[in-house]
Amino acid sequence: MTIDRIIDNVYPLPEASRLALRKHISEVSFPKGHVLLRAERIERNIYFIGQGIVRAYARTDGEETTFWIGKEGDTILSMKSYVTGEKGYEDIELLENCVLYQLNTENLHQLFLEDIYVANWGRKLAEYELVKTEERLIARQFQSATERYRELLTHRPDLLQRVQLGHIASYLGITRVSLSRIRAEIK
Amino acid sequence: MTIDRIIDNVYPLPEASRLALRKHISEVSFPKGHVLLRAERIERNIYFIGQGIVRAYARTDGEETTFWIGKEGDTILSMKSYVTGEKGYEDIELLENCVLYQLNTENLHQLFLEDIYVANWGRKLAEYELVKTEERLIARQFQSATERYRELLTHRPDLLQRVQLGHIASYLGITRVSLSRIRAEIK
DNA sequence: TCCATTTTTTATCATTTGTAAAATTCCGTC
DNA sequence: GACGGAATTTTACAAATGATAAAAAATGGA
Repeated sequence: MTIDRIIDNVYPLPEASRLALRKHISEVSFPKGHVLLRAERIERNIYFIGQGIVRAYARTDGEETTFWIGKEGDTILSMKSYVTGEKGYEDIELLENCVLYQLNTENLHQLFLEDIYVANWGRKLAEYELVKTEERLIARQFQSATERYRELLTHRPDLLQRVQLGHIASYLGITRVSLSRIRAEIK
Repeated sequence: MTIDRIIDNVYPLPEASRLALRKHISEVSFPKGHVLLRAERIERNIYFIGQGIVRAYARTDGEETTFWIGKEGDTILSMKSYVTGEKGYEDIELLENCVLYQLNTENLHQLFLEDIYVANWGRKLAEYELVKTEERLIARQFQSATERYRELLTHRPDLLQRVQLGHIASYLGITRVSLSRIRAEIK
């Protein structure tokens, strides 16, 4: 997916604003397995996924918990780093070779103060992430593990092709074993 | 909490912008038990809580699930209505007599387009809500019910004084009975 | 204060999910 | 195509949570 399309999907910008934003964006590529962000570091960039698929996970006592999976068109940002400037909780690992668009947050924040269109673009970016995050929180509260898996199966079937089940299970908030059980029952 | 303080906590505004925003805000009061928002309606206002405590809950097959509890200084908004203009999933019920500050979203969106400071204020509003929501999603994924209750006990002890346990249990994602069990064990 | 109602607790049993370990399948490399 | 390591599935058992019902306690109004 092109960077212009990704930008436009958030909030269409007039030409001048789009160019101002693009001036700070560069294309970067990393191989499968690369760890893009580390929880212990304050992250100074956000990324848009042009091609590939990635996961965000947090570590607690040796355990890895995947809590987000993103693909083409999605935005990679350590919410906490981005919003508060503090360390975030997540590592980000690339699950495929990826083409990313990198945007320095310091430059972005400067643009927020100078360009009202970019400021509103930043607002929509946060708002859409917010709705998506809230949807997942609610799904977690309302649906059983089986229902959540069924939902994934219908709404994001490509994930099952592209992401190993261990990560999917973690993302659904259950163990690999539970997921296997669910899959066995459904068949 | 005063409306000026609430506004400032999101993002400090220059005098002119603050006045422009305040022009669209009015104080309203409702009694305990009042249902402020209904899931089936598209909500055209957001509210800031000056005094009181409220809960957001969704209904599924007769069951009510409380998924948010807010108090003085918090913002009441149906994320989905606010962001996408579609119906949200939540009812909002006042758990105490409340003083609220009401802000019409249509006026607010107009200001977003006219005033860069307000646009950035709106950005920060969404960003802070995003971080809070993400924190809850992650807590849900990492912590057991007992740990989540312990956390509530240390970080938001006032909720236990002001909100009945049935709602707290629902908020924690467990049944009333489970919460009772946890409380009995901890003592 | 007393009564009716709501909320919380307790107890029991059923179900779901987790843990651990073994068996199987998958996949890349030689 | 065979080998080795990783991922997945299966199995058995344990722990956590849910459902239901009933008792106890707290609440609120007349």
